[in-house]
Amino acid sequence: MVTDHRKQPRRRGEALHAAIFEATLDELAEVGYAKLTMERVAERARTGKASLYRRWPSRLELVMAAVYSVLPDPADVADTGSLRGDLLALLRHTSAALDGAPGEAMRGLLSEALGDRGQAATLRENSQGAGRRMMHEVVRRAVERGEVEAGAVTPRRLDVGQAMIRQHFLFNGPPIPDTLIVEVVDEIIVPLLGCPAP
Amino acid sequence: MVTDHRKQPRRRGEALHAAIFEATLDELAEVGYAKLTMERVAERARTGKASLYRRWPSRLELVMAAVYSVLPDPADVADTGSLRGDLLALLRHTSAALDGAPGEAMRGLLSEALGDRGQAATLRENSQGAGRRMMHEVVRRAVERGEVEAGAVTPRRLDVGQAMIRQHFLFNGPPIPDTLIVEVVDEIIVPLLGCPAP
Amino acid sequence: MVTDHRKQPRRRGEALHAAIFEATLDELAEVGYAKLTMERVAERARTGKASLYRRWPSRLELVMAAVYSVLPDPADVADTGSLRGDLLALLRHTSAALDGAPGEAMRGLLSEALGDRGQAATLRENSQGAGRRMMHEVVRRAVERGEVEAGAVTPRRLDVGQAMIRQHFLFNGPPIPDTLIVEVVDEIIVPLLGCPAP
Amino acid sequence: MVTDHRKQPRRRGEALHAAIFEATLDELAEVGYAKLTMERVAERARTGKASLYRRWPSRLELVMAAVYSVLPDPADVADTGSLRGDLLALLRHTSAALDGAPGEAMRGLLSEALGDRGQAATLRENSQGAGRRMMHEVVRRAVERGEVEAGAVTPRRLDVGQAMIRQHFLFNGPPIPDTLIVEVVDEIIVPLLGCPAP
DNA sequence: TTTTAACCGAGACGGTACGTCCCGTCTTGGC
DNA sequence: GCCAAGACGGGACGTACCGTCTCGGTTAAAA
Repeated sequence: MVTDHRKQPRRRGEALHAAIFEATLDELAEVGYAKLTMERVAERARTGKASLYRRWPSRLELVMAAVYSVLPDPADVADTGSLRGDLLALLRHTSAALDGAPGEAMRGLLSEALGDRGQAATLRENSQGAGRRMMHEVVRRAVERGEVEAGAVTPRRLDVGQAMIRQHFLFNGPPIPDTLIVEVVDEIIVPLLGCPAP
Repeated sequence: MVTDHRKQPRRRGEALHAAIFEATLDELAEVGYAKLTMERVAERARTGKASLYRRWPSRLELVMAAVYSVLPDPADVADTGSLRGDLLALLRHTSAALDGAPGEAMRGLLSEALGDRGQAATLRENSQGAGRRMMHEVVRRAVERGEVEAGAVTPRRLDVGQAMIRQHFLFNGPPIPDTLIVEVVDEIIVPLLGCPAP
Repeated sequence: MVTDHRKQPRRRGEALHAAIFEATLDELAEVGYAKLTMERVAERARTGKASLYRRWPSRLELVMAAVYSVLPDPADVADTGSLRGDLLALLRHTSAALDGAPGEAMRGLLSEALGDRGQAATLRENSQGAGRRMMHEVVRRAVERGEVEAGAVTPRRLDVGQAMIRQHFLFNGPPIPDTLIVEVVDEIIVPLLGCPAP
Repeated sequence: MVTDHRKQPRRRGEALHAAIFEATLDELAEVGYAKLTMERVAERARTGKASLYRRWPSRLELVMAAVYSVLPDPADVADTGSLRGDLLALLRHTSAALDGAPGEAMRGLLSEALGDRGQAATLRENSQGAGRRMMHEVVRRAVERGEVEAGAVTPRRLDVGQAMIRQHFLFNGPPIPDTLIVEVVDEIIVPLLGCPAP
């Protein structure tokens, strides 16, 4: 319950931090990044703007921090025993991660983050990092299993799946249809890893 | 008396339209989409805000129209005589198109356009349409030439190249390194079109 | 009927003139001078702004002209046979004249007309002229009748009645209560004209 | 960073209030009520429009408040020892009050204030209130002194002087000639108070 | 336990841009 | 030619937020 204005014990540190993140993510979900304002986040978190600026110097960084705090754990990549199964699991994980605050934020942050080299790097890491590492792991296991030849693996090829998913999300919005994921795996990634790179 | 004292006859219709587009694209190049304001565009085009709003109901639509007006003509896709040559030409064309106002706009528009179903469709068409059609044509020719078997062609596979290029642009900004293009062609598209889809 | 937009024979000269005055007076009555705009008058008269500006250089002059055209004829001052009767008739005439477009206009014009010496004079003439002349005539007759001694008449004394009525109208708006008129006549004008000026 | 770089500590409350009134009165004096804009008042007071609207919901109320703050104190009415002397002093006081911001404002406010019953009442009180109270006091003293018989005093008669002065001011602008004041006293008020009301 | 300093909420502040209305001028067709 | 219609360059409106600042009150740690 958020609308109760009677005196409650004043929040500090962790509790306030969490309340602000919650308000930020709620706003993100309701109005999107473009229309998210510090004013409304503060009001929603029942705090003052100063408490936001004391912690994050800009909307961009507040949103990045809030989203980061809620990013699904890359966790151990599900090992389904087959390359195809692992790939489907992985892309579905990516798809799920995008479908919510993180996706909405990524969309909006793209144009603002570029201005700051460091922010851009953080955004990249949050958006692409886990996916890349997971893909690397999945393919490593497939090579170990003998499903894939090491010569077929290149960095670019590891990126193709995520690129297709993210691309679709950015231009079409959520949700990502599962048929897309299946097609990407069956028509693109699996065949690619089946033939040697030049 | 409040009005302007300029000498040149007042601009109307086409001439004004063009001046506004020019101002919009200049602003886009200088400050980016996020910081582009109607106020400054009007000032830069030496007109009033009303003349902007009379034509486009929002910043989003003004920018889309301005960018659309300057999109490089997909035109005839260079026919280099080989699939690989055509693909390189095509992706370099896409890369060049992104490296300027259209790219800067696409980045910023992504988060705002999604709110309006129609705007999103327009953005997709402007951003992906030409690329897809060109890719379709290039591959059609390769099939005719016998370089590629018709069974290897699927809609998803035609999208892979553009997805990789756009992806890199969005997260890393311009310019797109040519090595990326070459790798995408040699490690991904050509091999993919060399093996049948399932 | 004003709302019919179907083709009617185009108005010119007199007819257009009259239509504009009508629109002006209607606007004056509905929204008052402060909120009367050339734009709305033109629309209401189903003409273009240029046709207004071709005839009157400003809102002030349009309104003055429109009001002037409708000012009640000072006419011959009713001769009731007694000073008191004449005075009551005269002030009621003034009161009636104020209660409508002329009054509403006078109110608003006061602050704008001062800027232009000529306009101010016109406003004074339209607002006070007829009243003064009528008062002069009424008192002249009373002197002739022997009701009033010539020595009791001065320009200031002739203005008192109108000043009281106009004053009340300006600060309290219409309508002017008849008791006010009666009191002004009985407590002020008649006694004043009954004692000699110093 | 967008904010101001001024050195002096930001003004608040009283200080800002006063600065805004000063700016308002200066604008009133320079361009008049009709051309006074919130934009220029804010600029002149070196603040933002929001700080004006936070305090007064409209130009009308800002101007009324500013003028009210500077109205000469009705204070104790000068006691010159004679009715005539008191009346001259009083009307000269009124005349002086009109000849500045209060007069300029009154002129412009007349047409706008009528729309709001409350504003109209405030305007009346500010414009006529003090004058009426002072006149009441002056006449009370004259009655005490035996200069005037109580039966000669009526509310209307107490208003005549102010009405004549204000009338002249509204239609002719400042300054009010002293001969007018003298005539009003000698030809109108003094004689009136010398004969009984009916 | 009391003091005290940091932190909190609230919101005023100087400022930018918004999208709208109207200004007074100018241009275009049509009658 | 004059008319209607309305585009044009521009000024001001009243609103929403920006990022900074100031103001009391808590409230947790230091004394």
